[in-house]
Amino acid sequence: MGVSERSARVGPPAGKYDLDGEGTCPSRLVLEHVTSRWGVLVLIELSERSYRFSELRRAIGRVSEKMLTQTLQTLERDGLVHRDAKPVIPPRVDYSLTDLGREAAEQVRTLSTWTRDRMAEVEEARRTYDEARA
Amino acid sequence: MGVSERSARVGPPAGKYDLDGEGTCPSRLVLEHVTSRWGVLVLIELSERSYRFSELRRAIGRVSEKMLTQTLQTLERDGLVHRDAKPVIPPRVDYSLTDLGREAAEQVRTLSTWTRDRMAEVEEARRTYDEARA
DNA sequence: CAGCATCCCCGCAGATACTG
DNA sequence: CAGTATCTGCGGGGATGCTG
Repeated sequence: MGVSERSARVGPPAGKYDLDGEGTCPSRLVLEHVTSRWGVLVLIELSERSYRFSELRRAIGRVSEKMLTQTLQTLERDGLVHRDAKPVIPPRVDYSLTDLGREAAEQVRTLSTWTRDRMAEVEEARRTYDEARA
Repeated sequence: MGVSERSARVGPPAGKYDLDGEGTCPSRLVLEHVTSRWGVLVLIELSERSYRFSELRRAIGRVSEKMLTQTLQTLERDGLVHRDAKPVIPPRVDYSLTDLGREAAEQVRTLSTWTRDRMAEVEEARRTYDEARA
């Protein structure tokens, strides 16, 4: 994910899509966030129900704690994920989608579903491609 | 993009994450390809008309020749982009979308449009978020 | 439990040079 | 023109250790 947005590096240098002078159109960053490796999975999981941190971590599987944290923070900052930290001991934090997040999740889900549905064709294309140069 | 699939590692390095051999679902790679920095822009440009290599390069803007080549090769291998190399001198190569590519482009375009349309809300959310911790 | 801080590796992507 | 080949940096992200 282009999570480290504030740490000064980000997205692609765009050409004619670079409306600001910064090298990257801002919406590209959001696209980057929602389509990022863990962003996709987080959005899809949370579109079913809310999760606690570790619970979400287990649900996704093999995501490092660091990356899950970063992903959630980025999505929260973008207003896609709602973070509800209850002041109890031990700490309990629930994550859910905002309305905006639900829209994003749906988009991502559609795209994700499309790729799954077309995998057969893609793999066939790959075989043809690879074979043609062996 | 994790373009260099043939050179043994892909997008999000398959080997790196896919330790158990079943970790990364294959469709994730296609998603990665179409939503990659240059993948998105290539699909959107080509959804309007076909382009020659350098022409496409200029249209997109600050993409290095190397990255454009890699992106086009990956998308071609996935069966999304059609490459038509005419045997003339000087060389002329036309790139266009396949039917599958057109479907992908439409998906990406939708997602891309959504992010642009929601940027105001996202930026508002960011201000709120940032302010709450200053 | 839910994180933050630190270290460190390696692979993406930019720059440069060369070819058919 | 449309690529290929090679070198290099630097930052993403996994691993580990610590805190409230």
